[in-house]
Amino acid sequence: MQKQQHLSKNQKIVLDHVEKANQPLKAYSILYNVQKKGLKAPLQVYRALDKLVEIGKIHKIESRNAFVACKNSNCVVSNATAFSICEGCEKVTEINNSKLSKYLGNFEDSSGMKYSKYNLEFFGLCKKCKNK
Amino acid sequence: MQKQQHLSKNQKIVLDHVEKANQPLKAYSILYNVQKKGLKAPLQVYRALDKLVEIGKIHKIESRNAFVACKNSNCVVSNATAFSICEGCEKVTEINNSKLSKYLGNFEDSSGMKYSKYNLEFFGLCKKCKNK
DNA sequence: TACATAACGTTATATTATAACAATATACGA
DNA sequence: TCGTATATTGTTATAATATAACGTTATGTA
Ligand SMILES: [Zn+2]
Ligand SMILES: [Zn+2]
Ligand SMILES: [Zn+2]
Ligand SMILES: [Zn+2]
Repeated sequence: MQKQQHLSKNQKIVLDHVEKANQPLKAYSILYNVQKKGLKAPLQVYRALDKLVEIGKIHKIESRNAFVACKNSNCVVSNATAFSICEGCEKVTEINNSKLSKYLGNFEDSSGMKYSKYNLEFFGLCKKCKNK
Repeated sequence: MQKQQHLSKNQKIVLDHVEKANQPLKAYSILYNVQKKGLKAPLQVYRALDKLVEIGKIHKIESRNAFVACKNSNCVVSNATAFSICEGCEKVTEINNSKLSKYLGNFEDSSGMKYSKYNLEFFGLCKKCKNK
């Protein structure tokens, strides 16, 4: 079987909601907000999220336990993610920088281990928060 | 007041245990193992971990919710961490690569945001696991 | 149709982390 | 050495995040 072409009902509902948010959402906040659409239990949300993360439509912000829709239309590389996180207002932006992804994609350390995936999270203060 | 010079009792107990482990430990596994030393509640462990992370003696592996002792004797840069994680055996190694840290430490993206901290996690298969 | 795989629904439970409050200990300048 | 601010401790309860286990239903493909 090929890689999945279309999303299931629950997957669509969750992706829709996360895409509209424009910011990372917590799993239980998603759950609360899609209950009117019929998803009643945490597992229904987590299963949809798992699949959406797997196919790269959604990324998990590990340091925040939160989920955000991929903004890189060309993000075939769901296995190579980088984010900028403001510690003031918690604004999160996906970084789309080809130099960075090339550098990290080719990175090898002394162990000789070749990596198939990475996740990078930068922290700081956004412009707005810096000027407070 | 200066940056703290010496650790408190609970902090020492937790750091000791984590340093002996040579691998990331979960908070509740730490708790279980230091109960004989008098730490009875999760908060006692979490508080010690918080402080140890803050001063760079311990790092948190975000994708695993686990804690590992810093191996870079010179890790003044607890705000600049990079790890290699084997998805087969879960072996985690702290990466100490000056080129990488220089590259990431100076990284700026289009937003003009200057970062004060980053965490990078690489995933793959270690030599052992690749040959299975 | 038949079979394999993916998705679903549901209940219960495991795991990770923090709130809130009161008491002690420690550092350090006056 | 006293006063005071800060850090640390102890404790109970609870919040937040995530998965196990089970049986059913839908979907793709030969
Ligand atoms: Zn993306
Ligand atoms: Zn901000
Ligand atoms: Zn370190
Ligand atoms: Zn391995």
